[in-house]
Amino acid sequence: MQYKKDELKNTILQNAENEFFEKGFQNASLRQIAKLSNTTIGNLYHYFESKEALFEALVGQEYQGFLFFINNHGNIEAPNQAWETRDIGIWRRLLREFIQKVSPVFTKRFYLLVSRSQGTRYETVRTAFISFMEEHFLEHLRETKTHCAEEMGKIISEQLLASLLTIIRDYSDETKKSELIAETLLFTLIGAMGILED
Amino acid sequence: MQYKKDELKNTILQNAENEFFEKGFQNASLRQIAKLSNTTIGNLYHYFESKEALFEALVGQEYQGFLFFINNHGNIEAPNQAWETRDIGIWRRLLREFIQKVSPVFTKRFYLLVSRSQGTRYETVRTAFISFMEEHFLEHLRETKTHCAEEMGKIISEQLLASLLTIIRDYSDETKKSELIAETLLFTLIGAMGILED
Amino acid sequence: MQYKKDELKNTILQNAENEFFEKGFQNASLRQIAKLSNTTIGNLYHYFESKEALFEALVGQEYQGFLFFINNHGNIEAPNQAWETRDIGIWRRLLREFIQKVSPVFTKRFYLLVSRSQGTRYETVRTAFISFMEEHFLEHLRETKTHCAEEMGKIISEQLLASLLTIIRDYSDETKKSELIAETLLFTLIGAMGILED
Amino acid sequence: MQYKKDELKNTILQNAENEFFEKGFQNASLRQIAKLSNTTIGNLYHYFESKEALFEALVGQEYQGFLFFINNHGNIEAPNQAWETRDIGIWRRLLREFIQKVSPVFTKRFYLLVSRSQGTRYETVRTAFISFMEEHFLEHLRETKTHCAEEMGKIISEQLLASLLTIIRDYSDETKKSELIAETLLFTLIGAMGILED
DNA sequence: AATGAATGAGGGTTCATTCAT
DNA sequence: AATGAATGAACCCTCATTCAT
Repeated sequence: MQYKKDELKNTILQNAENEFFEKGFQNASLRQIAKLSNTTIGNLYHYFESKEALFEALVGQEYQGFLFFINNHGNIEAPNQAWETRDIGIWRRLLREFIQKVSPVFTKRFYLLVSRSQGTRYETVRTAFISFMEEHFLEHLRETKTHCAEEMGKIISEQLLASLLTIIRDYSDETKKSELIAETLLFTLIGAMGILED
Repeated sequence: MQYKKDELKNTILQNAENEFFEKGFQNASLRQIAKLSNTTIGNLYHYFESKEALFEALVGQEYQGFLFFINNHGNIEAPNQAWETRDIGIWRRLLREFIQKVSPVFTKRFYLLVSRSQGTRYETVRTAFISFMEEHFLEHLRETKTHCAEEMGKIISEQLLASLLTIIRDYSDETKKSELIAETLLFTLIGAMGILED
Repeated sequence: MQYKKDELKNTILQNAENEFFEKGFQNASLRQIAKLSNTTIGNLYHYFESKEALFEALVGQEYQGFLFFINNHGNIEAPNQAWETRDIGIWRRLLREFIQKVSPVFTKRFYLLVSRSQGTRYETVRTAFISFMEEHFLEHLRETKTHCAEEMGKIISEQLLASLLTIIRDYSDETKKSELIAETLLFTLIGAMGILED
Repeated sequence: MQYKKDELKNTILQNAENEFFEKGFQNASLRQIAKLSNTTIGNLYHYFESKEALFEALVGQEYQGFLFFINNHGNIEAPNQAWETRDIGIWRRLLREFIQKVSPVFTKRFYLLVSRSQGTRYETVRTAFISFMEEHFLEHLRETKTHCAEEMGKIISEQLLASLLTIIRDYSDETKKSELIAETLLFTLIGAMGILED
């Protein structure tokens, strides 16, 4: 019985993932999720106590991962050493190594957490993530006296997040995903260095 | 009465703009818009014949501008000549000139048109805009044998759009807006050139 | 000014006639009538104090005619003499003469009065008309010992009314209309005589 | 719970039948149906997914019967042989036998299907039924050179339909219903034969 | 005579959630 | 563990009618 129960629970989670992915939290329909899962709405409430709880079941772990990432990025951020060189080949290699470590964070459910959570208690995650990136970029941008550094920090962050979400959305192959994320980061770093004031 | 009418109409439009901006077309509530405008929902229908018509009143002109931009970009796209130089200063100047011409298109309502129009007849605009940019980038990216050119075209487009929307959202000063858009474009061009395969 | 006023009033009446004819009283829309009449709904209320008053303006006279017809049918009902003969040619001639006298009653507005008045104070007219006819038929049917005389009286009345309304609806030419009404009456009389018990 | 469910479902259907009967599809109010059924409108939607679906639940079977009748009338139409005789007694007997076969089609819900379905996908049934009858009458009417045969075909059809609907509306006893339908048909046939040109 | 802004009630419909079974 | 009946609030929208101008 336990087996069957878990099976249905996973089915519900899977269908919920798709529904939230397509319509966002607020526009997703529990009825639709129940129907796709071949169960009733009443029974769905037996597994998850509310719409938000269902969403939470999907992204809770991702949220913990996100928090960990935010709080411990110092430990994983290796490639700073590359900052010295101007050889793109080296950068690319270093970035790939780095990304392969953090890439597992960037799942479809992470996408939900950041991008489809309006109406839930996670709706601030997106802003938090942007702020986090902004801070990091600002250090470098200010250092290098970038044009409009203050403003560009936020913009570049939004930009990077958009890329990240696009990649997550469109590519499920882990290797490809990592490659593209690395490439995008590289792209951003080059851009960021390029707009230095001479 | 004419005076008062216009006043309320504008109030409605303003509140609708905010409501659509915050919740998107589908989740926006006419009741809420009416309440904020200190009128009844029945009266709101006196001014706009449907929810979509209200949205259209906000973004219709922007849509025309968008179409014009898509169809006539050939005539305005001057800075291609700059492609030869590597002097960032020159690029920046050329880009700013170019952006100042197209910048009026990028209003807050343009933001609604592209980003909050799901459920309306404009919901394809975003994709169209992305495709438009993608095509343009692909030419250059393929030429320069960029790593993962095909995929990066789409990603860079999404990224650029995200920047654009962020800038529109956060800055209402026309000069600042133009400056930042130009800077972002510059950023993107440098990035695009920089990730060449050696 | 008086001239213009009457002109618009007639336009409204005409459009109302069409609207009531197509949709019936309850489903007719004053907005639609106003729009078709190239005026505003406020102005429409200047001419007619309510939806029902507008309907009344259309069928009031017809209603008076109907009442007169009901109360004075003794004076006009000539062709009873024909009841003696079995020569259809004679009947047809007599019926046509008779119908030509009463035919002007059966206008399009009479159709509205009988058939599109649900929701107004005239909604009983239809039943009254049926009862009126029923009484008349019953006399003859009982006399001639028709099968199920009691029940057939009502049924034949409904039937005759249906024919009448169909003819009014489909034929605007006065001569044709009279001809068909006469033919239908003839048809009914023959039927009524034919189903005698042997 | 199954028992109670069916009970309410039937209550709803019954109240809906009355409401549709009185006001027609478009003017019927789901709120009213819900109130009469001592439930909420939300719960009504638990049983029927839309207003039209509720109507369909009432008349769907009747519609199938109607289609069958239209398509298979050739097989059941026995009494053509009687066309030779002028003995009304024989006709009456043959007609009753015929009607008893088709009479189950003519239920109260058939009345809804034909007469109260404007606004649903069944709104063409009435016209189809009229056309069907018209074709049948026209054959005979033309043959016998009836006065105004073309026009009378339609009129007689409308007339017959009116009778039919009246009988359905007023009589629920199956035997009485059959008897009256047969009598009406007889009435019509005699009328049709009687108005021959000499 | 004419305008059209405003109201309030009602239309069909969808929803997350609760709860007795 | 599972059902599905029931609720109540909200959704967009239409309407006849009133009234200040």
